[in-house]
Amino acid sequence: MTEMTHQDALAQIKRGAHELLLEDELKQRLASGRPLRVKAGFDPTAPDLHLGHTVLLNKMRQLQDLGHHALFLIGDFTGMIGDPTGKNTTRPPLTREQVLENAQSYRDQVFRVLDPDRTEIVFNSAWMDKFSAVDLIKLAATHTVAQMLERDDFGKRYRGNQPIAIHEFVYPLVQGYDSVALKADIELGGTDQKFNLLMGRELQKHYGQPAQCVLTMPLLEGLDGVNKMSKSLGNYIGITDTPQDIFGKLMSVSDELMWRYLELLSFRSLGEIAGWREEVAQGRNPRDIKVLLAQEIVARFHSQKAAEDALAEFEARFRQGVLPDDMPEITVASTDGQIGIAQLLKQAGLVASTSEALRMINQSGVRLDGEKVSEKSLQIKAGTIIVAQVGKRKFARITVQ
RNA sequence: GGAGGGGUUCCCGAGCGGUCAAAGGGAUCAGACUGUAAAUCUGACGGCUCAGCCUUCGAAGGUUCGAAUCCUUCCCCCUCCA
Repeated sequence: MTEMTHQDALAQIKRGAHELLLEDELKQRLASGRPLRVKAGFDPTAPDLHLGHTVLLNKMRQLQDLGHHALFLIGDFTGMIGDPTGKNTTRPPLTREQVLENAQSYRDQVFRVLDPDRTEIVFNSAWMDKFSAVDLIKLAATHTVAQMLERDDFGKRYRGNQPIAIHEFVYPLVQGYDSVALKADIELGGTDQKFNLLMGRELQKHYGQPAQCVLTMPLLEGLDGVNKMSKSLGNYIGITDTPQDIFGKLMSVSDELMWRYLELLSFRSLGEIAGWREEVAQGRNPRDIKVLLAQEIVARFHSQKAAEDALAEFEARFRQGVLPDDMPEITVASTDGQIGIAQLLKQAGLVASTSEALRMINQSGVRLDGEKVSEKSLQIKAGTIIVAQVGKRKFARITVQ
């Protein structure tokens, strides 16, 4: 490769990234011409990938396309230690079977983005299970509590009188050691991972290896536009979501967040996106841009046709108020030849409880065959087939038996 | 080991013997307005056979006509001292 192409590669790698440490070191490694070992770690518990994960995966894919080797690390050992980031310190350990099952689920999903031929899936239990107590203590001895407290969330919790369990300190150490075991050239992670990624550098030096480069990617905000996208917060778009869901969720994103999504998720050139920004400033409806984004993402995870269909259905449903074509078909059982409206909605899964059903009726959020329901004691006869709707988004075609 | 402060509904956080299913904020949901956007406004926000009833305030007992509020024991967290 010529010097010029290394420059191009570097520019591509840096696109959208939050921070690259140390750039000069990466240049040198790129100049060596050999495929770099690109590490990224994933939790073994959450195999449902969402668009937030794809920010990182897209970057990995990009590196693969530049000829590098991806090490997709599943932190099954670290996963068994527990959650390092706070809330659920008492997460039940996963069994070997569950871990393997999740790993399979990762494979199924991750290769929608990554190139299988340049990906190696590894588990950190492979080397950590062989670690003795002495090894672990030696590892722990490489750092001090003060150094640990430099990590932002540890520091915050410490100052805020929040508990920090000892084993949580082990987590970054093990994650860092993974880089030693894998001889990683570069590790990718979210900006929140910076501390752990740098730990990898420190430990590699300690174990006599060249220190890996660190590339942090911005965290993608979830649908609420505030918190990072995560399954537990319910503000995510899963890459296995239906085309309709992906499309609808993207359309519901705020205008401001839309630009962020374009920046981090779209493969369109930065110039093109800047052009759209200009057009919107001149009065173009941001909705149109959002449609383009939604179509691109649906097409990426499903197909071009799915993207077109999703748009068509979206327009029919929300512009013209047409009921969706495909909605869950549900059968509920009646008693004495009829069923109360609240029970009906509950059994159909449209509401969580009968209390909620009654609330929704009070708030005129319930429709049967398009007719608003205002009578809480309404009874539906057995044999009826009816389309029930709660709010704008929940539908079911219900057969009363 | 010693001293002190805490554990309240999804989250934060009031309450400190009855009027408490529990203030206020956030999140969420519904309605209005829209571009199913955001913002804003209105309302809801434990469950049920729903104008009533049942279960909640770390856990288990107890005092009382009555407890989230008082007592006992236990579990957990934080701070300071050692």
